[in-house]
Amino acid sequence: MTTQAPQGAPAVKSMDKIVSLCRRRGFLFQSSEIYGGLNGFWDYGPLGVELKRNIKQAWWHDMVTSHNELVAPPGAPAPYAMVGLDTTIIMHPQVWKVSGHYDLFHDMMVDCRQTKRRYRYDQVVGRWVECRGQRVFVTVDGEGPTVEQDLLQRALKFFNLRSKQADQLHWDGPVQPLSSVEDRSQVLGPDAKELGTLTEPREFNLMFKTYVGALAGEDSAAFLRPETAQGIFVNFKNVLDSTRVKIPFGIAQVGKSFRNEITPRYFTFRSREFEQMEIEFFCHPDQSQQWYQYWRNRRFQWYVSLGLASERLRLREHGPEELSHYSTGTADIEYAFPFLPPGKFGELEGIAHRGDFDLRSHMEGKLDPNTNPLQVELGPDGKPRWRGSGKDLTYRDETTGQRYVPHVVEPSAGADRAALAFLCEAYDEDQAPDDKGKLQSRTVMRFHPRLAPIKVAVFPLVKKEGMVEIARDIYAQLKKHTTCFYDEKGAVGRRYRRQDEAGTPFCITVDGQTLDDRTVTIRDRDTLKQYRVKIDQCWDEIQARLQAPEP
RNA sequence: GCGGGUGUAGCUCAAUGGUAGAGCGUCGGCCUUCCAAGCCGAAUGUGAGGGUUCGAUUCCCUUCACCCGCUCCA
Repeated sequence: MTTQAPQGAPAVKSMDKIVSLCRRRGFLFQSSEIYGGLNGFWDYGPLGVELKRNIKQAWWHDMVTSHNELVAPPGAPAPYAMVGLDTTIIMHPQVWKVSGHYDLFHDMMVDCRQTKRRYRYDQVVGRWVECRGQRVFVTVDGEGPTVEQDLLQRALKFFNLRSKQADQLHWDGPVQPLSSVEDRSQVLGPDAKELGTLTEPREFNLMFKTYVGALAGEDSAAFLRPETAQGIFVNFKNVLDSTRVKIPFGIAQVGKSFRNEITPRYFTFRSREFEQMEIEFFCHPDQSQQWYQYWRNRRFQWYVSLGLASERLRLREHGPEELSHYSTGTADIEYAFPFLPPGKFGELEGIAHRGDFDLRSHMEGKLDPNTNPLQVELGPDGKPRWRGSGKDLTYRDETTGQRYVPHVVEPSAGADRAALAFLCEAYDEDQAPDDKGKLQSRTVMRFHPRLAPIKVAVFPLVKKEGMVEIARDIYAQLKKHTTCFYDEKGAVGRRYRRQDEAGTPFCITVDGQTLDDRTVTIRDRDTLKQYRVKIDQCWDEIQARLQAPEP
């Protein structure tokens, strides 16, 4: 029988259909679904776990194990070494204080009941003012040179006065923080029109908190890591001392991270438990710019090489206003997920030039990112707000004798976001003929063969004449090499379609001719073409096709 | 966290204050020699909890989840 290549325009990607397929075929389920689910947590099903493992394995293989430190890869300024780590999810609480996550993820917030806006408690400042016998604490969000002017405008607006009537306002006391006010009922929120709309300050904790040891108390409080990177930084010296790696080199880690996101949304895109694939690349400050360029391009090409080659993928360089001043460059690799509005992209990976911020922070104490040059952030007592380890994390170049704090380039990828992007990219609907030759719509997951959860399926054409036995034997042989799937139930067309939805690139079918000449057919998921090969050679053939799929 | 919307079978969707149906899918059987064929049969249920009621999937409350918009987003 002859088959035709797929025809017709590419299907419009509908997130509903993708989500539905993910559930139907066992890629993704909601966590704890039988209890109603848990917001921001997702489980990978039998197909999903293979897909995600393949992504992580491809990343680890391409970045770490297959990397040859003797040769500079194309585009790299020099040869470099790569090693891996697997660090704990719970680390010393000081790690997060020094890294800045504790401050950043630990704010007290106040909400405005009227405007629904939220403010950082410590950033709202105000001043008492009296007018026509009413005493009000007017506030603005954020300090700055214009605070007094802003407060004046707010007060004029509230009392319905013109600028030239400003002398009717009687200011009482200096500008002071919101925390100095006990009675909230006389407070005018930064954007409110009425008094008393601000809530009491509430702790707003983006890190998951837990307790080490059986007794819970603030002394034993610890946090689930919000990123894997810090595990690498705190082991920088261990790696140097144990492996003989020389700068430039990278340390890679894959692992779970946790963030108590305010609004988990968009399927698995913003989850509270997620997996990262991170590299911290250490280099000489003078070369850091070149390495940043290298990793930007290298990481972008990685997604391209696995099938995200479409116009849905882009590399976006951050503008100056998005950069911390110590970073000389940050780029996001972004994908136009179908759940986003047209023209919007979602982040898959960020490649950040982080300078020496992280290593120095862990040496000296938390640095203040707003200082230039970077200085340790001081507390009220004039000592470091958060003390560093005090350990020497500098690097000594044996050939030049130079000692310096290495600079860091950080390609930080989300494994779950990559999985979601590959799922979205793979989803396609086309036309395939049914047994009467009439074109029927077909749903097919066009995964790159490296990522496909199942590489090959084996079918007897019918359950007759010994085809089952031969097919089962082929299946047993292939199982030793790769993930494969066996099916003998129902019409063969139905079995092909099932594999199309699983994204299986190849199906081997035992038919009548097999009995005569020991050949089988290999059916290609994307072209629907079939090739006849000897049973003995089918693994070689599959292997070759997995590595070099037809364009 | 706020506002709006939605929750019925694995999926897409019906129906009803009084025994919850269909198509597709799934499973079993028969038949089938290459792309979701046919025939026979089967399983699976109103997100969860509470209230009103003789009786609630339907009305009310709470809660959970999902979608949209704000807010947040290393």
